[in-house]
Amino acid sequence: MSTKSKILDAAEVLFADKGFNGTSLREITSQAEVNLAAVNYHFGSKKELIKAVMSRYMNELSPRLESALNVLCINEVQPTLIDVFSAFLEPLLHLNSFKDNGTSTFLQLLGRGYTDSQGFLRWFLTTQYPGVFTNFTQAVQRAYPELNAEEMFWRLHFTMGTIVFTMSSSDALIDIAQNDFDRQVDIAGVIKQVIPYVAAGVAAPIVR
Amino acid sequence: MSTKSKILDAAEVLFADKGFNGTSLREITSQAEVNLAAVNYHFGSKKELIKAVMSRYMNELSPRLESALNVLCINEVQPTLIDVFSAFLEPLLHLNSFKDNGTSTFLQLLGRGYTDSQGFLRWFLTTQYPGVFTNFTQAVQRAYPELNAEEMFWRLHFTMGTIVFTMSSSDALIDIAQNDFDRQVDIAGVIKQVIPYVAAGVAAPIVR
DNA sequence: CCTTAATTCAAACACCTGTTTAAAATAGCT
DNA sequence: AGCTATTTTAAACAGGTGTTTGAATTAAGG
Repeated sequence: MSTKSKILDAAEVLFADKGFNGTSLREITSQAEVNLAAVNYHFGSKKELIKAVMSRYMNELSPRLESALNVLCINEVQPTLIDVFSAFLEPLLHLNSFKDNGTSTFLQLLGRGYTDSQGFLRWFLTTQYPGVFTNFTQAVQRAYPELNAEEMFWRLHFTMGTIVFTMSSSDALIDIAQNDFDRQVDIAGVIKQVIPYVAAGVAAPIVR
Repeated sequence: MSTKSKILDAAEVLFADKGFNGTSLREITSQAEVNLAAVNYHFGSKKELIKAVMSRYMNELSPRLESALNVLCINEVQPTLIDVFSAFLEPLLHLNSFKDNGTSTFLQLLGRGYTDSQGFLRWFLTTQYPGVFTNFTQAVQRAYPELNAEEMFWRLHFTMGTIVFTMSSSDALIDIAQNDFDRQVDIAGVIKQVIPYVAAGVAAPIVR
């Protein structure tokens, strides 16, 4: 296994767990069992390492996501919001076969990226993977045409918040749920719970 | 104005803006125009300072919030979810008269606290201010009795995520919205938009 | 006014941060 | 084999971190 991969593997779980600011290069390199200088040699800087970690997931996710949303728009002239959000399920869960706990890790990273480092990751994602966003808003537009651009803007950000935030603390929440309700829960179960919630939220009656 | 207050005032806006990990004591003390050692003299440690910043807001918010939810449960035998979430509006907006941009700052701090520092703030809030949580779940229970404990658990955390996450990046989002839609938006406007969203989310049909 | 307590201050503490360097080791290629 | 380019390594770098210290200053009370 290459040094580059070892670093990425160690970095992604530490970043997901403790945030980008909260994780030092020394933690990463000792976890990965490589030399400290290897990060700067292979990636140039910590910031570039963060981008590389996110890119590895986005490159796996974004084509599947775009195509799932495309299929939806072709097959259904007016998909329901449940359809739209359900289209995320397969691509997201596929990350689990790409990597152990991949779905959970990726969503945690996404959550970190939105709050850590003053939103530079939001900039990175929207500029590097604009297709995902336009496809998504198009699908929602089709499902709920009465929503104007501004209302959609807010509701999509509320949705983003729900997903990302829940998932960024999903490990802790799953622990609590398993103790309190004595029931096996996994990330797929949580996603299936959240779909009706966000679908109903986006579909809420318009207040003007 | 006391040194203690000057520190708290400077700390809260820096914490809200850059996170707890992302803000150094030297930034705080130079912004507050006090000596570096004053933080450890007056608060003991950085961690205690964080608690003090949060406590100042929680002590202002929590009695108003508890009473608003109590009033709701007394007056209405079965409040709507809109009623329940609307009960948050006045107490939250009151923070604006307690402090400039108080509402926004507090919600940003809440968002930081949930993701920074591995959830120690969640522990702090749930153990120090349990009344808010029990009152809230009681009100939701009344409004939507069909929801069982586990479903409620998840939907309340989704709601928490929506609110906290949106608000923690509300400044950036408000900026975008003002540019894109050429419309004046403030924190109260965002809260009014988010209420129907979360109410509909919690009220979503149950999937079993 | 003098003494005692509370506060402020500059300086240093020990440690951690991301990054760079130059030598050593390894790999690939003819 | 020998030469070259790539990679790994230990060490140092310059600067930032939270915290502590002990002397200087200010405030309070008799």
